[in-house]
Amino acid sequence: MRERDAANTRKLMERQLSKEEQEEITRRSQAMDKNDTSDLRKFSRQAYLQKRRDKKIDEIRDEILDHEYIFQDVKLTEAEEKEFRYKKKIYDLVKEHVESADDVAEYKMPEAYDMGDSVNQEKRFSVAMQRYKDPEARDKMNPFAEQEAWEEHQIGKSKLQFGSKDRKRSSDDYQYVFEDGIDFVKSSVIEGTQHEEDSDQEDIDEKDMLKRELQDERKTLPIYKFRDELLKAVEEYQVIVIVGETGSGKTTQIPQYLHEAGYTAKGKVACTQPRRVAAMSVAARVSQEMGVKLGHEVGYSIRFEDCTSEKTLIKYMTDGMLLREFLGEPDLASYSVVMVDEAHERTLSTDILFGLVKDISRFRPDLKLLISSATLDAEKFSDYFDSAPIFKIPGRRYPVEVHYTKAPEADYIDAAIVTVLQIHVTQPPGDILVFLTGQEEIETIDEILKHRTRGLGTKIAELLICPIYANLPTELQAKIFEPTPEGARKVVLATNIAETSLTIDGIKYVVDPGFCKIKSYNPRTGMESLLINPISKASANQRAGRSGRTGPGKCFRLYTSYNYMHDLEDNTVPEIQRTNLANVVLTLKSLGIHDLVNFDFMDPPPSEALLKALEQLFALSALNSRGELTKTGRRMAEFPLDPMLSKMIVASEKYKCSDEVISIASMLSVGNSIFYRPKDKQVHADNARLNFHTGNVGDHIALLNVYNTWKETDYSTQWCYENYIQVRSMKRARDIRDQLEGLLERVEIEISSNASDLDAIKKAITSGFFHHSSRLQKNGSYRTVKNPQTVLPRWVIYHELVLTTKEYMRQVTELKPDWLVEIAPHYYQLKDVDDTGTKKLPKGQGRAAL
DNA sequence: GACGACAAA
Repeated sequence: MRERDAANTRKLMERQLSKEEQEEITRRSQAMDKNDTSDLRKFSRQAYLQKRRDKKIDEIRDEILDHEYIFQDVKLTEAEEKEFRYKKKIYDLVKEHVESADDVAEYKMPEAYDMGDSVNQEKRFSVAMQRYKDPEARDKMNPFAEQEAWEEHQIGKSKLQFGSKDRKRSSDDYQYVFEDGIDFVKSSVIEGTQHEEDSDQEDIDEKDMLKRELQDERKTLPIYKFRDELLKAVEEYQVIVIVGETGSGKTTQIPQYLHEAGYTAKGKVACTQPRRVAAMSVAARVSQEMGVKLGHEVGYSIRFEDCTSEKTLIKYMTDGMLLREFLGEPDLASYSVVMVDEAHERTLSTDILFGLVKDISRFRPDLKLLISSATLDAEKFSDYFDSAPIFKIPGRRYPVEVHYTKAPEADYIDAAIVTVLQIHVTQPPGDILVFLTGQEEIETIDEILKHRTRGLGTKIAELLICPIYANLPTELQAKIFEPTPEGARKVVLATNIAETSLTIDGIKYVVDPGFCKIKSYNPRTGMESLLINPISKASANQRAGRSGRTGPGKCFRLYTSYNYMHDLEDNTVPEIQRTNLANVVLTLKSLGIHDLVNFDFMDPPPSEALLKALEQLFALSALNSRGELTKTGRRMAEFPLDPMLSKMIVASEKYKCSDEVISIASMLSVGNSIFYRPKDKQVHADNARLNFHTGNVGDHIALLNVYNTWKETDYSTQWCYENYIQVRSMKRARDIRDQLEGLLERVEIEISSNASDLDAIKKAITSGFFHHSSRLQKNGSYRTVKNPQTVLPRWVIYHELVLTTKEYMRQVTELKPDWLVEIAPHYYQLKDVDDTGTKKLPKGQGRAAL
């Protein structure tokens, strides 16, 4: 019965889709007639968004069916029942909406979600937003119900609780615990700023009340007092640097002030964020404050989701998205104000944006620029923007006591453990946040802490240990947001993810060993490295601040104050100086910026890196010998991928296997988080993984196999679980793949499948990655963890080269050496690949053989 | 024996 329903729904949706597609095809041909590529781009985006919506609906339906199937004989708790009913209701609403939409012949975008009364933007996004805002709802929205069995187990492991719940804390008996306590000296207090009382608010349903309250709340923000002064400054100067500490309200308020002052009459106000979640949640908040629907006057734009319309006046977006918009609108004509928020983070995209907006501000005197940063080095921003005035806004933060160790600690892992236990038995209630460098370290400390607290039994209060890092399955991540039970204490073991990307309430103590992993790039060898480095002062202060969010906090630094003063750099080296610039160069070239060496970077990257990037792009024939963009280069720039991946896709046209190649490109660009290996089931996980390698096909084809098999199972979550594959990563790969598929049309590459000819696929890969070839050496060999081949191939091509604990090639596939000469004759000659001789590899390539 | 921190298009 239900299955038939589902089948009907699907048919319904398919019919609708094909209708839309027809619509779209006629529109596209009209656009073609006009030879208007921007229209073409718009239509392909619209079609893509439409398709994505249908896919999402399918996903919800599948979840419901899965749920019914799996739990048919299981008695559910009330909460689980409720969650299920909730999910079903959403589906019914959406279905009803889609069916009614089906009657409408017209193509409506981008307000497609907002027809009829049954479903509206607000509702739709309130659900999406809940995920990010409300920890309870986050659990309700659990889209991975099937995995719970496994995760239950993992959660049990990660949250084993020791100690006694009702043991009262006292500081008398901490001698029991340590023979090796650490001496800290309180050396400074980071001052808090006046904090006004937040009155607890009753839940009032009436819209007007809510709106009035929100308006009142706006007035309590520190920035409110500076409103008129700020607006005056904006009127007077073209560029302003704003220093606003956390909690000042700058991100939500400034765009609204500008709107109220009439700037939106002349064009949109853009506000860029380094992270997707931030762009979404801030936009949601502002639309609420203004009492408008999200996506109308206030909207956001991030990859895979464009929640804006013609009405949109205030647009929050990721910085990478604004960079992409530059490609279509090089003078940002539709904007009157651009606010670059969180500029102190100095992401790759913000650094490029700096150069671009500075440039256009010269010939667009009407364009206002606001550069907002949370740190003290505003002078630097000001200097860069021709001595722009600096506007300071106080924040709202509680004081944080900073403690340093008296003497340097030899082993920071051990020191961190001792400090956590010391805090646990001597300090008043409040959760602890420990900053560590990576997954492995977190797991180690997790185990040691459990071991040591277990021995203490009921002598101490309960200690909940919660690990968090980006690759941790989503459901386990959610656990850190659960409120700590009465009488217990939570200790969060986190990577740098907790420094900026997520905030955990209730943290009162921060333990900072002073290290993190930093990626850097050596342009000479083309090798990336990911090594543990000391953090910067800015980073240390950011970490300390994490303890003062909800009340006065304490930060324990596991180094001396002398170390802090003399050994730490002021700021972390900006990303642009430690990364492969091929993508940056391609973007700038396609914006028509030719003189890259003299491009006005705030912190110029090493010229060696620029040259290497130019060289690479030339080798990929994206640039000609005069350094101008070629047709291939222009096509490559359309793809949001690194140039070698883009080239691989462009080359797939020739080998008639674009279908397979975009799957591989998507899988490669989600990174290394596809397979997981639970510690207790490593052998099973490895075996499951070997299945995709049958026939010694190489890592690239194995990734393709993974994707295709998942697709054949109708994108089943259950299947992922059985094969030790992370659903989250697969869904991301699917999103990327859909996007790439849309872009293929834009650059006029036909989608063609050639699954039986693996050599054709490998040749396409080689066209992008011939740079990354490597030959087995007589002395020992290259090696790779990822590739489980038993017979070592003499020639391989790899995706990337990384130095961690050793040098690694990642994602390796065997290759016939004569392909190199065939595909990249400008780069390889016959003598280079002559297997019988002892000729060396071309310059630079020798390093690849490890 | 020993695997990758974070983010984005």
